[in-house]
Amino acid sequence: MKISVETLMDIFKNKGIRPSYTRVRIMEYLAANRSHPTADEIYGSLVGEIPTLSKTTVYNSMNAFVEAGLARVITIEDNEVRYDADISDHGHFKCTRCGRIYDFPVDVEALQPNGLSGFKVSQRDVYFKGTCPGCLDNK
Amino acid sequence: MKISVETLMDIFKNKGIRPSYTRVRIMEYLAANRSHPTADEIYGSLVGEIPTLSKTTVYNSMNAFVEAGLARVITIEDNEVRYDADISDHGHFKCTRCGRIYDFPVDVEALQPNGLSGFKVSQRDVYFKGTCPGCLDNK
DNA sequence: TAATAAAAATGTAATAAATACAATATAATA
DNA sequence: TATTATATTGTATTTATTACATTTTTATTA
Repeated sequence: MKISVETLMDIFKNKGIRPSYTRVRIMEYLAANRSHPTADEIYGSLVGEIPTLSKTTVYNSMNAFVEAGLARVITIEDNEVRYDADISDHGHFKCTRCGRIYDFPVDVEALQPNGLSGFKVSQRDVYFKGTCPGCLDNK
Repeated sequence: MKISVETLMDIFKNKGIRPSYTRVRIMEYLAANRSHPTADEIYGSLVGEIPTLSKTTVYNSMNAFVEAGLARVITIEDNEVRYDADISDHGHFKCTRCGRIYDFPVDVEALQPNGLSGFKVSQRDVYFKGTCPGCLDNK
């Protein structure tokens, strides 16, 4: 999904986020690349085009996006935080062989555990792990 | 659930894990304290009774347990890895107010996403976040 | 358009979790 | 008991993330 810069500026303004050049570029990248990148990967992918980019800015921007509900954090792996611009209801599968993370549709809302009556649930994450079809083929 | 040392020794042997004193104590602690502790918390709770304990040993032991299927890793929060001796099918809820992690029953196996045909799924985690009843009361 | 104020970006330093690794200690085996 | 294999320890290292002061950019006002 390619998102236009104009739309992005409007989205940012609606959320009270200043649409600075850097932020627009980071969000653009995240919306176009659905590989669930880490902050380090975002930095590495953009620093070629934005030579003054700093890693702290990537962290700052991502925190702002997450807080505004424009992106979500994926903590499927214990040593790396990943980001996803797709905030719709879906699960994440990580292939432990190739490391790729796949989205999959899952009705998380349908999970209404009776053990949580009286709890206010505001975020739901479903993480699966295993081996993806490609890695199952070429062992 | 209090587990006897004898049972623990047998479980370890069956899994090919040497039942060293330290490992037994760590596993005992994890089985008795269902607070989903971090490696640091395990260390802090046991170093008083086992003065020679090192944090590296906690990490080593926990890795061995997880690999043997005796414990599971909880990555519900992005800055801390927690451990759970309860490997039965259940979800985890983290209260963002008090930080406590609650278990809740959820039929994770029932989640059979059709988007994952051809994938070999070996691990399923369901993480919810929000506010627990206690924190909802005293705001 | 120029001046000003507010917020963002930058870079360095600090923090903290986890791992690597060599030396020592413990457990299992002969 | 002696030997071998494995576990533990402690220090050093790595790496992700945050803190913070400075500089730059953006938005606002004159």
